[in-house]
Amino acid sequence: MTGEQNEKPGRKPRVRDAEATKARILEAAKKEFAKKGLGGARVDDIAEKAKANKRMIYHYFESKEGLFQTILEEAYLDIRNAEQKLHLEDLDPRAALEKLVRFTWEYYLKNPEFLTLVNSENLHRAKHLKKSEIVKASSRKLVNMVSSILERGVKAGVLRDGIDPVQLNITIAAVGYYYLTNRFTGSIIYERDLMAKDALEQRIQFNIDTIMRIVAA
Amino acid sequence: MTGEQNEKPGRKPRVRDAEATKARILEAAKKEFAKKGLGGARVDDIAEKAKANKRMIYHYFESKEGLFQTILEEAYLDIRNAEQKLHLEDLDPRAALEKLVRFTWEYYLKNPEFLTLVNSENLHRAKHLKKSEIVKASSRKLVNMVSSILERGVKAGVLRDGIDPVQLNITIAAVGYYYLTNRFTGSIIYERDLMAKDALEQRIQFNIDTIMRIVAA
DNA sequence: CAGTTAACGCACTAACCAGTTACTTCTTTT
DNA sequence: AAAAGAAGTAACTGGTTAGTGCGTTAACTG
Repeated sequence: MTGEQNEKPGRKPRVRDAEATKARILEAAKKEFAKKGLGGARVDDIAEKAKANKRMIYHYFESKEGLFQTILEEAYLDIRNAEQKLHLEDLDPRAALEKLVRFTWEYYLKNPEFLTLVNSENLHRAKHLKKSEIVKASSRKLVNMVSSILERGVKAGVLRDGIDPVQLNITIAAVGYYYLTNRFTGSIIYERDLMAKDALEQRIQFNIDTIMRIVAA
Repeated sequence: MTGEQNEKPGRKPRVRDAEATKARILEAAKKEFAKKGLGGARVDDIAEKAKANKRMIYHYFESKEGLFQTILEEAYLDIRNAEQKLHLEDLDPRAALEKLVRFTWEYYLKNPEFLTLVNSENLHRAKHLKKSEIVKASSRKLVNMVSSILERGVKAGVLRDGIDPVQLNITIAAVGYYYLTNRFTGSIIYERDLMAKDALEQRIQFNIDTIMRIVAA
């Protein structure tokens, strides 16, 4: 009566764990949406891979689209958060930009789901992302960061003036994103394995060089 | 046999016209696949919009995937063919590259289906494109063209040496492709209408500038 | 013009799929 | 210890979807 049901105090052998189940669903759904897209993913498959009952998905996320929206928002917040952790404001302007180019490339490389999720969201004309104010806010921070790097660089005379930070941001993403999201068709079109170790190294060098040439004073 | 069956020579009032039906199916399917992706497109919808019977799709293209493969191949051949018609070999190296950057941008802008079809194909790990030898051959021509432009430019002293034509090609595509395929999420993230007339003009200028800086001697 | 071929269409099916109903089991609260 | 509520499950539903069987009709051939 006083607690002798549980012989090992301090341990919680909970069979039921809402947070853990939720996390398993999110993880499984991210992989599934990334692999098949929003339309191609199957709720039953997600439930199975999450080792959760399908009913739980509807319990926690209301609908398939609700689940997708949650995952998409988390994905954006994750990359924006990782960018903030680079502390680019502490580096000199040129080094800061190089670090951002390298980070963006490596993030896409390590998190290819991000690319597919964004593609899927654009196929749906960004209807889910539209609703997210927090993603907008965290993106604004990134643009401001690049903006201030450019300003510092111009003042120090190491970067040229008149560059639109949004265009630069888009281009930094573009040169990595395109290469990686189209790695399958690209490997056929260009008749070389774009994902081979030396091909990847060659590409990141080319991208850093490209961005540096854009901003050079 | 003498031609008197048809009172109006040069006109074919055929009720049954295999070629026309096939063409209508292809056109409708391209739009549908572009809008919904391979997984999201519905064969019934394609048939309806093509004003053809669903049975005809299976008669001409065997399966939904067979239809997709035909459309994808046609799409690639169309852009590769249009590129050849630019006759870049007749222009001086710098003008040739600028023309290619501008063409690529405008092609994507006028044929947004191309972007979505390629995205969809990459979601399926290029399994359909793999089978197409003719697409490989026509892509090779493009790389060779850029390669020879670079060579001419180096000889003339107007372009720098040591640029990998494949990396350049990829980058020319990337700076336009990324901007346009992600126009929906991009317009939210960057809090501006990326498809506004002046935004588009600003972007193509930025892209030309970017490519010119990459190749500058 | 009879016979053959190819274009076309109706109506069906077997599988699939997002979402739900109705229920059981576990945990916490009082 | 009993009530309350949350976590979890299985089986089902109504609608959808890729793909087909089979019959019909138009166009071409000899």
